[in-house]
Amino acid sequence: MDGCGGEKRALASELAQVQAMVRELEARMDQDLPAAARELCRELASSVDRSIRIARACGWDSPGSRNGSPRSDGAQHPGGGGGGGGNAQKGTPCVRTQVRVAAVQDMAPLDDGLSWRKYGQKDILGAMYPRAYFRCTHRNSQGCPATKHVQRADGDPLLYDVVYHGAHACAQAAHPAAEHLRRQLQPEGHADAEQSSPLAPEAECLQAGLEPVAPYSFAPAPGAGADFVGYFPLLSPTGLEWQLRSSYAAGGLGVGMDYEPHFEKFYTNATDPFQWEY
DNA sequence: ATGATTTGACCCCT
DNA sequence: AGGGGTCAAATCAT
Repeated sequence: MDGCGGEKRALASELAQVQAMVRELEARMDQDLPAAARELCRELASSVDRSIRIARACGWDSPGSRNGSPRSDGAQHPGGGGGGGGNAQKGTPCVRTQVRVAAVQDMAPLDDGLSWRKYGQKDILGAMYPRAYFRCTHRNSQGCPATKHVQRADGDPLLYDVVYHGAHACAQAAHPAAEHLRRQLQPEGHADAEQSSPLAPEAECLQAGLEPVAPYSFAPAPGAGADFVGYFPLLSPTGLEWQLRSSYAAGGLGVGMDYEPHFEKFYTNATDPFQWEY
């Protein structure tokens, strides 16, 4: 491809290190060693950071380089595909996020804290797993246009592609997750126009993904204190909030997020619930 | 009884 | 014509 042989080796090395650290992290969580796990998370963050820099040094993250996507066959960009009855999709912004979640029983893998109602599922050509379609529960009652598509990644059942369309216009819009998402959907400098035009044009689709890499952080749980245990809202760089319920205790959580290369993105570092060092 | 999920059919776009 | 997204009736769960 290019003359980045050295970088490739360095990247491979870093990623191998990340993989080893993730395994170690799982072990520490199994052993209920939160302090050790946290320390490992910091190391993970550094390693992921180095990986990103290496990748960028080779220009692998340029928005134009769409090839080489490990899974781009599975979920494609809305607006590009068919979208028959889904004319509502037209002109709606989207944020695409891949969420890696270890198999945690009794926990919806992509519980983002908002309530969704599944309205369809479809086998996607070339994809190993079907794509599920969700719309906001309050679509009928409050006319909320928000939808999301969730698809399990080929070859890695723990990795999900999540594509959000539209911002919540329902009561949930006040929810932090919806709030953050909506902000991401706002074209820069047009925040004021939001009231008259809540939905950004499709051209802004990748907006969130093109913003500078930002670290994850854990937000204080709503009503912090009382129900904090087992509730870990994770604020992603895209502003999406994932509630990781009961996951630490279960020891089965592998939190990770990544983006397709053309989203110019990041990995996360994961689990310091209080502060993120970058 | 009510709300959520499943699933086949339909529509629209490429 | 094929593929993706949505609709809506049937079914399931609470």
